[in-house]
Amino acid sequence: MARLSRKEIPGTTCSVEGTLNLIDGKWKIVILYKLLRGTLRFNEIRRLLPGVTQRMLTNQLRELEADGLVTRTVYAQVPPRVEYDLSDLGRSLEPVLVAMKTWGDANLNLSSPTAKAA
Amino acid sequence: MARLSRKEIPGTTCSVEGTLNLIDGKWKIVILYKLLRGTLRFNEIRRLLPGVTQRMLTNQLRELEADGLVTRTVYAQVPPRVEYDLSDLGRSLEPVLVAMKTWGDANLNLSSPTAKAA
DNA sequence: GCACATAGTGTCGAAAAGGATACCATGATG
DNA sequence: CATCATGGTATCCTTTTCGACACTATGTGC
Repeated sequence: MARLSRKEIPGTTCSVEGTLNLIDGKWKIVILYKLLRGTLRFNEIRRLLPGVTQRMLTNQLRELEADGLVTRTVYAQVPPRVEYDLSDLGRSLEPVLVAMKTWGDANLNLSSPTAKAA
Repeated sequence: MARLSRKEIPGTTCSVEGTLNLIDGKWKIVILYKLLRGTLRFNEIRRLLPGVTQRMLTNQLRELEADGLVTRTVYAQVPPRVEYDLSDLGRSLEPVLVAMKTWGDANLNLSSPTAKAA
């Protein structure tokens, strides 16, 4: 849904919608949520999201980075080492993420037993 | 993104994601947000969302209804009168909506001058 | 000198979401 | 008799999103 950095979202005149646009995307909120606990490397995130493809993960991370929500740090090593972190802006989303988590835990009955842990 | 009532969302093992699935859709959060203030008729909502087509609005409302977030009341009148309201479940989303609104107001610079009012 | 791991990129195609447009029934109003 | 308003449907088409799969560079270990 979103693709236009938050700077200028034409036609979006509502901040609720604007916020949604940034965290919308198949894997974005989950990535953000996982990053609340700290730095993660590319393949660490990948392992946390069963089913994500490399291309999708790259896309989602790139969009999050373009929107200023996560930072990407590349270490000149071989094999490569790339770390992802929440930016200050990304971290400021914590109340939103937590509100969603809380609501979901209270009102959704997800099939998986690890639902609450995720 | 979402289409499968909240009862069973296969592959969704995370409540943050599950919550997003319910409020995702071009107009859903905005509709929910508008409904926080009270009952609205079909065309009232339509006028509040410049650019929405009848088909899209119907779709979004039907999905919100199927997910148990809004109620739809039809009055046997001519011209027809159909009222939409938040269900208890829908109203329980208020903290999420408010968190998103707050974050958006603080961190997004939307072009329109009516941004904050929306 | 071959495989392995990391962190990607590129191409293609299917599926889903969204938009444009036209149409419908009904009763009131002029 | 024609028009308006309400709350929709139906059909078609375009755009966006997502997934599968193949391919890459490089240094290390066997």
